[in-house]
Amino acid sequence: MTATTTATTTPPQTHDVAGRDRILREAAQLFLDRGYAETSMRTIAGAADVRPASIYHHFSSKDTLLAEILSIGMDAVTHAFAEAAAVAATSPRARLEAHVAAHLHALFAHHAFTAAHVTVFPFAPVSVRRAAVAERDQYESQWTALLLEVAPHMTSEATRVVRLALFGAMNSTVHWFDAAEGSVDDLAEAIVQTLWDGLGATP
Amino acid sequence: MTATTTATTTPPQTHDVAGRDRILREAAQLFLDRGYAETSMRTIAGAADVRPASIYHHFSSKDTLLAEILSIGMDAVTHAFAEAAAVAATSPRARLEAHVAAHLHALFAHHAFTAAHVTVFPFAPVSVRRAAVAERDQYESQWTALLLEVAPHMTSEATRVVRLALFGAMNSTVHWFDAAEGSVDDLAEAIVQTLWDGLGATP
DNA sequence: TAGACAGCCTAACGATCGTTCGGTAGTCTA
DNA sequence: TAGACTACCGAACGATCGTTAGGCTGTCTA
Repeated sequence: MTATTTATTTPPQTHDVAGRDRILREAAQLFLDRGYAETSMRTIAGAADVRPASIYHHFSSKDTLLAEILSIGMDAVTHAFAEAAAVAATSPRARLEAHVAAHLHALFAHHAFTAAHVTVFPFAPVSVRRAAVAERDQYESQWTALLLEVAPHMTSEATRVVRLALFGAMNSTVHWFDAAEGSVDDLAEAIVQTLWDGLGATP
Repeated sequence: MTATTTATTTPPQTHDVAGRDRILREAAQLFLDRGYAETSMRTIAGAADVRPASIYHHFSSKDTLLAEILSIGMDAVTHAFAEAAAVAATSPRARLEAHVAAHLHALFAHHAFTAAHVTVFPFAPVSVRRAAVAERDQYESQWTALLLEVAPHMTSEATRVVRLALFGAMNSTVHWFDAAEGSVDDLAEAIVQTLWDGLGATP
C-alpha cells in the first residue's frame, strides 16, 4: 500500500509483473467490471499501485489505453481462431465446436482483454471504435467463411443472422458464466449441441 | 429550439409529449446510444429541450431516472411475454417463436427503454441494479418454464445455458439489427429456425 | 565518470460532473 | 381574490474528471 519501493532485488516489481503490463491488466479488468467512463484514471492507478501521472508515461491518454486493451483482446480471439483452424476436424460439427471453444477460451483466459472488448466496445469513444472496427470485421469475416463451410445450405442473409446471434450468445457468457466453477469446454459443447441439433431434436 | 414556450393553446408542450415523458424518452435513447456515465444530465436536458435543473423537478437523481427507465423496459418485455402466452399456439415451436417475436418486438418498440436495459444494466450503479434484479429474475423464470415446456427432454442445467445463450442472442440484436430495414418477425423466425432445427439439419 | 533516459513522483490545471438554491411564471382551488 | 401548487429557470456549489508541468531517482551507455 505504501508508495515506497522496498524491493530487495534490483528490478522493481510489486506483484509479479512490471508497471506497464500491470496497468494494462488492471485497467482491462476495471473496464470490464465497471465500464469505461465509470472507471477513472485514479482508480486504475490505485489498482496498479502507481500514481495517476505515471500512467501517462506509458500511455498518451485514457483512449489510447483502451485502444490497446481492445487490440490485445482482438489478437487473442484471432490467434485462438487460427489455432482452432490448424487442427484437423473429424466433422463439420466438431470443427464448429472447436472454434466455439476457442472463442470462449479466449474470452475467459487469464487476461480480461477480450471480455472487456465485448462489454466496453459499444460505449467506447468514436475514435477508439473506428480503430478497432477493422480488426473486428476481419475476425467476423473468418466466422462467416466458417459457417458457410460447415452449413453450406444457408443463404448469406441467414448466415449473417446466425453469426451475429452466435456472437451474441457466446459473448454474453462473460456476464453469466464463471470459468472458475464450470468447464469452458463443457459450455462450448452445450452451446454447439443446441446450435447444431436444435431444440426440436428428440433424443 | 428556442426555450420560449410560444404555444397557442393552454397546455404547454413542445413536440408532442409533455416534459416528464420527453425527459424519460430522450434519456433512454441517450443511455442506449452512449451509455449511462457517458451521458450527462446537461445532455439529457438539451435533448429534452429543458434546463438541467428542471429534470430534478421530476426525478430526484440521475440514478432514479435510470431506475425508472429500466423498470419501464422490464414492464414492456413482461407484458409482451404475457400477451404471447395468452394466444393459443399450434405447436411447441410456434409457441417458442411467438415468445421470441414478442421479446424482439418489445426490444424494438417505439421507446428505447427495453434496449437501454440490455446495454446499460451491467454498468448501472449497484443500487439501481439491485432494484432491477427482482423484475429480471421473475422474467427469466418465466422463460425457464417456457423452455422446459417446449423442450421437456432437457436437463435443468442445459435449460439454463440455452436460456442465457438465447437471451444473449436476442439482446445482441439491439447492436446489429435495424428494425427500420428488416422485419422483426422475420428475424424471430430466422432465430427460432436455427434454434429449433439446428444447423446440422439438411433440408 | 558524465550524460542520457526510463520510470515514477507531487502538485496543480481547467473542464465538466451531479446537484442545489432561490426565484418566476402560470394554473387551479377555496 | 388569496393561497397553493406545478413546471420551469439562472446561477452557482463542491467534487471529480483527464491531463500536464516539472522534478526526483536509479540504471545503462559512452
